[in-house]
Amino acid sequence: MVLAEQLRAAGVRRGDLVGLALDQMTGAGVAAAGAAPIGLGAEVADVAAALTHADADVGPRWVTWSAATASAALGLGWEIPRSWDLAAVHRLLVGGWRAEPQQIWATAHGLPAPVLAQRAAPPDLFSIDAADDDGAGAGPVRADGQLRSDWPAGSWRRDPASLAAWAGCALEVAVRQAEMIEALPDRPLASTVARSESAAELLCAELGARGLPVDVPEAERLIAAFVGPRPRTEADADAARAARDESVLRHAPPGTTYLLRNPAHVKSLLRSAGIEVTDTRAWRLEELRGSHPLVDDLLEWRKAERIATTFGYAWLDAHVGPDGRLRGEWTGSDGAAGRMTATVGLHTLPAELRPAVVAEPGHVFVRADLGQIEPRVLAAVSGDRALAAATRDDDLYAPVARDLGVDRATAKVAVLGAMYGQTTGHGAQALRRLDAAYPVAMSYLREADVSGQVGRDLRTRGGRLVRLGPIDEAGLDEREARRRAAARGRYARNATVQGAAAELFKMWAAVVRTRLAGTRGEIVLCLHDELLLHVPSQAGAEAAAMVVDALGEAAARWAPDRSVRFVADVAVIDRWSDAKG
DNA sequence: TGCGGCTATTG
DNA sequence: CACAATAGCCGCAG
Repeated sequence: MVLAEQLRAAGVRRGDLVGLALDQMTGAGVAAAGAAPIGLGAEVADVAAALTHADADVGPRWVTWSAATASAALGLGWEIPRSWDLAAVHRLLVGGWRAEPQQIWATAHGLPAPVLAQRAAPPDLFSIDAADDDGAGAGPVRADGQLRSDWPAGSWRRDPASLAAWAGCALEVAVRQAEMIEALPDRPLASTVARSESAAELLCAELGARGLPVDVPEAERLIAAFVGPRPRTEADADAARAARDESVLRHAPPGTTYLLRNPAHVKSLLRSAGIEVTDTRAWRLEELRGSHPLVDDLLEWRKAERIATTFGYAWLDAHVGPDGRLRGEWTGSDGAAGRMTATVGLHTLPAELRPAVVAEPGHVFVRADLGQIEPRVLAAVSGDRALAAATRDDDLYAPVARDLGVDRATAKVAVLGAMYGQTTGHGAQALRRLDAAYPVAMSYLREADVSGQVGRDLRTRGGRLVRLGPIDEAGLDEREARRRAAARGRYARNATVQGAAAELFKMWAAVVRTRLAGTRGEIVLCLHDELLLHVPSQAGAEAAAMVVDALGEAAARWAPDRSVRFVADVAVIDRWSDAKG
């Protein structure tokens, strides 16, 4: 194959960075250091085959602009094995969420942040930024060194030569990013994290494409138990809704009208039954359960209404394909601490509906979740030897309870309270004992808290920038300014732990993903501290052992001093709900 | 039509 | 009801 030979001729070795730009319709562009950019178009009969072969033969680390490149590759029938994702690394370096090529380029080149046009639609020939029209030629880079704002979206620039130029830009940025990552003071893990964050982007593209297996008839049965059978007509749906409402409204005084979807009305309705509440949240009403049938019926109505509006038949129809796969969009790192997010309720599926997530015939799920990940991560990032010692126990809270001289439940609340920034209530007493038992961990959290309060940016252990400034408290009274400072403090305190946990989780997921490559097993869900794998039945036990081993590998990479132990619960199951939650 | 408030679900 | 997220409905401002 031509491409593989060209890469070899350019001296590309396994793991070297090679720029990649893809367009499903028109071809691909590839750029390697020391070689002229290579455009793969009409002359290459099968672009996917050429890339697949080049990958197997040479095995570079493909530089992608974003997860969209991975999606395009999947569209061509090729799963990128490893990448350097410019958007993911950019987010690591400078925090936040937006990572357009123009911003990525400017950051990597030390240029001022470009003013990004707010575009509702992709650019066309008539919406070119005036600054782009500078006579610097047709390439991607403007005379002022910035990237042109209309690259590469315009369809007139998806020819192989333009894609090759685009791949060349990607390679150049990746080299600069790698230097910046390497130069981060006191963050030796950042290069490793950059690669696992890149892998997470690949995984996001794959999760979006493959979806989560759902037993649709079972899902319909579960939904029906809450809101009745699938309505056949609009009138049917209205009648079912009215019937649901009536189950609550029958408790209202005759001649009154209350709208159940308006909290103020619900409060009035409760008052009409002699019940005074400051708000109508379920946890508050739960305390009043049994005191009046209205409360019980209202709580049941809320549950059904939630299913009807968010996880009902419309949801099923919109997001579950004819192949029984539930598909949403995945993001590799959110704006705050860098956790993965997913749309269409993949992360908030109510426990009652989880029995509908069923492995396909001949397959099983391997469900694995990290145990007590946040306190273990706190022990690692802070370097607290006493807390690290507690991680040797399968149940970290047992030794912590002994260290604090309290019961397990109190110990757990205290530790979580410290990580979330709770300063009042039941945990306050135990918090003082935490200070005495784990001074290093507690001062780590306190320092993060102070950073948040004064608006000083932080980096997680893996190097992700958590942006905390600038603070705008114009027009705030002192009370409100203090309240916001405290909120920033709690946010910062938590971000250092949650963000580090997200890094470890993604590293684990990346190792698992690599080990599954070439097998018929696949990751189908990531849920902050939990992985769900879908594998052929006969491979279940092997995959279960593999995820445990993969955790060992990820932990050794992320926390190389080995002082902290990480544990995972693993089960081979047919339904997501089969394992304990 | 966009946005903040309220509510629900999850880790 | 601490920390984070997505998502839906309501009322209100523009």
